[in-house]
Amino acid sequence: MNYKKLADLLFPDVNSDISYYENLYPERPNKFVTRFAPSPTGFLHIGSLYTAYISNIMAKQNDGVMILRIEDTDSKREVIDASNLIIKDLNDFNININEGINSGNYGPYIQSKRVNIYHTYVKYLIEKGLAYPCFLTEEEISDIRKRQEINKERIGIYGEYACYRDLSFEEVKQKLESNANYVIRLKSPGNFNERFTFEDLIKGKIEFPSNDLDIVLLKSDMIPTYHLAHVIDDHLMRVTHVIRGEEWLSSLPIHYQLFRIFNFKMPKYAHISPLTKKEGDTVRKLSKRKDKECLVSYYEKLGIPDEVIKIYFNTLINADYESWYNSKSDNEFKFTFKKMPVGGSLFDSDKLINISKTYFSRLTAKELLDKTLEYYKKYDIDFYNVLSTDYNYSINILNIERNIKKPRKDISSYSDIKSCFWYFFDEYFYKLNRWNEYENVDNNLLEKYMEYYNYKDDKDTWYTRLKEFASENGYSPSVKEYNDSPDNYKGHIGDVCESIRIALTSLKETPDIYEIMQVMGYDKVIKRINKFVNRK
RNA sequence: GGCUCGUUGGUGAAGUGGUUUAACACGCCGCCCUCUCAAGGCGGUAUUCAUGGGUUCGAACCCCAUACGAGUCACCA
Repeated sequence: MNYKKLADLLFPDVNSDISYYENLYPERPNKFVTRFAPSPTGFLHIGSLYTAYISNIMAKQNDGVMILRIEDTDSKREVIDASNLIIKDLNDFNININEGINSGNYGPYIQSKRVNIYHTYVKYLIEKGLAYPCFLTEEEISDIRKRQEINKERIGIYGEYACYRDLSFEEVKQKLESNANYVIRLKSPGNFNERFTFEDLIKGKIEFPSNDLDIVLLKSDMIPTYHLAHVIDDHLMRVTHVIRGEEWLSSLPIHYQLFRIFNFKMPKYAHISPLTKKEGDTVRKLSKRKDKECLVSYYEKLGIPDEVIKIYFNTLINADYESWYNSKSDNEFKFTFKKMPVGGSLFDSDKLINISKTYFSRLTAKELLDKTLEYYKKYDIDFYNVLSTDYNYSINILNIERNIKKPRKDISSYSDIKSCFWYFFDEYFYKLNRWNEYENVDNNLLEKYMEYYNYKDDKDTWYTRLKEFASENGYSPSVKEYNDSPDNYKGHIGDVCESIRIALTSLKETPDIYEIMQVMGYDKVIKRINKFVNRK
């Protein structure tokens, strides 16, 4: 068989040879080159983002290069403009790309623009007798599959099933002239009974049987499959570290074989275990279809900052990150592949919320307000208007129990700001308040309190005087005392506070009532109590 | 069914042969502080690392088997 003649028959337009590309894309000085290679099929999945984020961390940490490559070889699934959406999501998440689409000397970075490269390499393989056109139809393949299932054989095109391996030049020519559909398959030199070991950066040593499947290299539209594109692109882009999802691990024997056949240097691989979710008793990968929390935009709408998701990711990536984070150490945290989880990582929203609370509690009021305004401008313009009317008032609200050693941790998202502080604003307070839910508040007591209240008292004075006020009106100044002899009192200091709290906020649970009054100011306090006392 | 990986509490996990009567964090429970809530403090939450065998003076850690779970087996990536 004259493979050269066959190669020319199949690829008459390919004139350059592989050494042209080898020289075009020389080896790099960088020791760490990685890439994120999504296919443009819609919004970014949180799992993809997770992988991209890890690649980015490792690239930054090693002074490396991060490439963005768009894998648009599946024309059936492609979504228009999806690559722009991906870039937007990556930007929002602060993942910086050093090379891709608009920059870099190792492009093009869009696979659909690289077909001439793939064809050159496939032509080379055909010349070497390591690839061949295969005329199996879809029906024939599915018949083979059925037969293999019945006979309990391995599934796939190999051995006797690879029936077009050794067609003569004339037979191929004849098929071509009759316009038969075909794909280009690898003529796999592997033997399933031979094994090889491979070292994954995360999972360690793994043993595999060699690949003997004649996998498809070029589909019938002569567009490459992932396997071919991965090997050629990552070689020519001189990628040193392939960081990708674990779902690729099982096709590693194919990639390993392809690298050997082409005589390319193997990159290092890190296979990231998937983010999973528990549903009832079963654990499964987060799925785009079923899980709303799988979309990056879900968290944005909820008001969970990207920063928080990153911190949560960090704790999943290397479990010791959390104690570093909590210790507020100044040293930079060093991520390693070795410490990444080998099994799946369960995505725990309780934990996410907790991290979010800690994150929010560490912000200054100004930082918080600025970010909060940004959020409401987009998702609730009414509240945005209210919140931005008096900037200082809003700052003071957010400052309640914030500038202390152990700040409050009751906010886990921007949306909590509204549900925690709406009552500070008359626009909401007089519309939404729940005064009439509380029947047995002592009106008489509140009326007297309006006279008694002194805005200028500091906190200690205020509390001391409040105790006196309680005593004068038949309330115990101490809860303990009240509990010892409840019959002697109308209630205790707590009840007094509660009455004030209800009048001012219409809620039973709020932050410190003294601070609330300080922020509201004398007029607002008196006006609210007054309105409360005179409610119908 | 084949191939690969995994299995430590309610959850995420640390730990790779003796300092482990299993770290840390989340959750949960109790107590304390306290005007409520949040936070904080203190304590309780695995007599034991899927199960069974083996190696060893000694095993969560090494080996084998079993069970269960996950991933994968396309002209998708």
